[in-house]
Amino acid sequence: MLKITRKVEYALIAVRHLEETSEKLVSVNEISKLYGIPRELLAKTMQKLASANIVKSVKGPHGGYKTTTKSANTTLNDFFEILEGPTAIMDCYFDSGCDHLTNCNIRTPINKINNSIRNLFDNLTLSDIS
Amino acid sequence: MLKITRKVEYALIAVRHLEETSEKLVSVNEISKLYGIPRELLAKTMQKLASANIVKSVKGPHGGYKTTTKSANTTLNDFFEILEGPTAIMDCYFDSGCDHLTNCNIRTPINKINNSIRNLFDNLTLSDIS
DNA sequence: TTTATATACGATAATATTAGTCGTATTTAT
DNA sequence: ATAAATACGACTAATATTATCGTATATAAA
Repeated sequence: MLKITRKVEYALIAVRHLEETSEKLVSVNEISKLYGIPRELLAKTMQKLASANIVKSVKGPHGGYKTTTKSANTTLNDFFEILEGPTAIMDCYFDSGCDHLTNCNIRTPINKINNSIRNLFDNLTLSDIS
Repeated sequence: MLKITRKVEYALIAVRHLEETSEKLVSVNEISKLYGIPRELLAKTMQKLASANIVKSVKGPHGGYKTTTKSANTTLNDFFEILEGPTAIMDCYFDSGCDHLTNCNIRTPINKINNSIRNLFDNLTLSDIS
């Protein structure tokens, strides 16, 4: 429980690699081989980051990805939510229905835990954890 | 991702219920019916909490569980770890091997994120989130 | 203008994790 | 004795995650 997914793991690896290689374009192929990451999965992940302008994509031969001005300043919460949707320790935090029969006696605890985590991730950027 | 499990959810519900009913013994049967929780699963969960003295168990007819002096002061981290094992956003935080081929370039970020979360949960008790 | 290389994206299959069930033993109040 | 409760391990089912596949599109370079 409370695990991050491979998608997020791979995205972190890739963004950090791009930060190290600065302005050079690096292809998914290159990164996947270097770190032993499934290519297609990394590709999709990068596409999501690109559509959120966390990285910049260039198509065609010698294309690939590079960092943008946003990259380092992205908060962990944004980074996670781009890849995995809303940060929530339970689905009911965002979804409508509550499963519990008579009443839910953990709404307050769940909200407090969730707010703490969101607050934590809202105040940490990618550069903070480097 | 970053979800808590049903076990933890059910445990929270149960402990909060016990806190509300104070010193009275409440059976698993009662709680599972009241909140619509699978009985056997809740039973196992309570057994773990009991063996960690978060709650006290009493066998036999009219038996059940009640809170202990530790209950409210338990940190979220202890509570989670009793039920789910070490708090870690990635298995490699505790396990030995690293999957990545040449090198792992996210060890520092993973450690920083993980330490932040553990620090958060170490400083929140069950009573804090009530 | 053809070819090779790269991103873009949706569908599907494989795997792992979580959730739930079942059976049996043990304790204890009545 | 009996019934009600916890204790605990093995097993099955459901769900979520991870990985793969196929196809389209863009573009640099021969």
